[in-house]
Amino acid sequence: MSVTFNDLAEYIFPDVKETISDLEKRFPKRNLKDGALVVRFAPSPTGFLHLGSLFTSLINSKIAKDTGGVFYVRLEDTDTKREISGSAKELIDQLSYFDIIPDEGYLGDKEKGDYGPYQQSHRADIYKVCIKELMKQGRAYPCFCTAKELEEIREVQEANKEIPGYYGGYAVYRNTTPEEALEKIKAGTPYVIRFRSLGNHLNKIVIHDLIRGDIAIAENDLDVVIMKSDGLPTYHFAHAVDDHFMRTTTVIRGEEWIASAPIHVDLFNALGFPLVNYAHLPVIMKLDNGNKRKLSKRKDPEASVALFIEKGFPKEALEAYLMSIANSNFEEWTLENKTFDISKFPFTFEKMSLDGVLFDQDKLNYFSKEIIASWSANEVYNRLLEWSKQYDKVLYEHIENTKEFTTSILNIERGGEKARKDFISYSDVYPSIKFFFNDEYENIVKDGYPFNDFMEPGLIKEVLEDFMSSNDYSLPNDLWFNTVKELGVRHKFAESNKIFKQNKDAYKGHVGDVAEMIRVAVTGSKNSPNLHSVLTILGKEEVNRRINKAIENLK
RNA sequence: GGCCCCAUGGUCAAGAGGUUUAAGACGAGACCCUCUCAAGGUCUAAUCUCGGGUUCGAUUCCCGAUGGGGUCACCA
Repeated sequence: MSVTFNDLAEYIFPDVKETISDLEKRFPKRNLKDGALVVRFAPSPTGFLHLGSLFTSLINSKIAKDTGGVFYVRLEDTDTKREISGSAKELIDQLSYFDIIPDEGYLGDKEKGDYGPYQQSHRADIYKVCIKELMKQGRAYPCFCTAKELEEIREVQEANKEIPGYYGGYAVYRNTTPEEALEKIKAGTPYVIRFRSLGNHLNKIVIHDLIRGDIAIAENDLDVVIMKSDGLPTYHFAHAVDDHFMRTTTVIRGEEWIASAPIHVDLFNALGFPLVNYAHLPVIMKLDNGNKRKLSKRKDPEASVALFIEKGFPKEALEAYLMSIANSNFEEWTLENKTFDISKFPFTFEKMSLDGVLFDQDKLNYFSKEIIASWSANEVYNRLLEWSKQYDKVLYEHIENTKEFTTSILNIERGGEKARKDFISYSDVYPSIKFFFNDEYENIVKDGYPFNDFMEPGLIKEVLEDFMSSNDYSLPNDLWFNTVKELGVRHKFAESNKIFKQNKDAYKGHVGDVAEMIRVAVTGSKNSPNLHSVLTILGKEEVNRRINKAIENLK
């Protein structure tokens, strides 16, 4: 009695009783309103979340929200060798940092939704149902090739300048009888299960892409591995099965998947599943020795999203930057609508760029600067507190219990048309405001003050002493500055740079020099935010203490 | 190398046959403003890869070349 594929399938999967049509019932079609898209982000837990993944998940999440659909996360953890423990949870945490909260799916410590499990490693039974059925139809078969044999086949193909891969005459176990296969399996020979493709490489198929339009590409004829020797499915197979039974409508993924799309089409067809819609996103690239290349998880740690968070880029800045890559009209939209809120932006696939984009740090900086400047001092304080708690202990200790003081500092020149825009990230804040804190001030000036060498110490002392005894900075900024001019004039300084330039010999300097003396004494630096604000916040007592210290240092 | 995708300034890009002496933003430079640094204002430089077609006319359509990118695993 000869062995059939049916027997082989029963032998390999004795416990599998379900059929594909059972699964169809188990995972019924979703009840969604017209136009609602079901999309997913399907990361593999092999390392940190990088910019490209964030980009993809942002677009997916955005589309689901905009269409009233579903955005879910599926963990593609079928590569046990490359898996990094803990990275899956981290991925979810980082996504939530960007307010990308899945409607369902794998959520780090739990799952949510009716189409699970959402971890591929927990879906073995589902894949096996499909494989068993494929095998019964003769569309799947065991392959006993070793890595070495596969290597040899490839070498021959390369030498003959043929297309590499397991297909046609090179598919050595394609025509093995079920009987022989069964014998080998019984003998304990390791094997994988391959898909039997009926495709012809010479035929072209057309794949419709929501972003690119029709893509004509050679039909698949590869007998790809669908189940690895460890019993887990490969990406291609899991993609077809999962996206079908999770009722995904639209697969939005990176451009690097276009090349394998024919395999997916082949698989969907063989399984009798209607094809999902595809949208292939452009990849984010970087310049490497003058060459552009795809941002790589392994080679480019600087593309790690965690690093951007650590450096203190607001989530809104990353989101805005990524959206400007997705739809370049986003930037003009922000200008018109005076908001960087991507949730209000009308994103479309049509506006999507087709070419890979170079990562542009300057542009990210720009968004970040604008966004931080648009916040209230209170908002900045809260963000700073949250960020510093984890990434900058020194800052945290200084601001934790000084909310009012710190907020007043952060409020200097904030708001209005000419708002101060000097913070690219949270990490820029402290260096520019630390002098306000007494211990930091002491530290800054312990090696001296950066007074200009061409100013005589005696003169500086004279001016500063006069300032202390005469100045009243309870006046409004403009009037106050007039008193600084008067102070300068008393000591032979020109009241403006313009006047000084007209006759330099008549003056010892100009009012800018006077202001600088005060600034250097009080802040320990030649640069600072608005002097009047600084003095007001510090208060007369502290200002005078600092000035006296500076004078002391001049001797 | 085969196959696929792409092709406007340094970067992101408007443009969808004549209305373009080719928008805008970031970046760069200059000037103005100014008590410093930022910010703000004004201005400048900088682009249609190259050949063939089609057309009265091509940045725009077609073909080819060139260039860039992607992909060719028991990785996703």
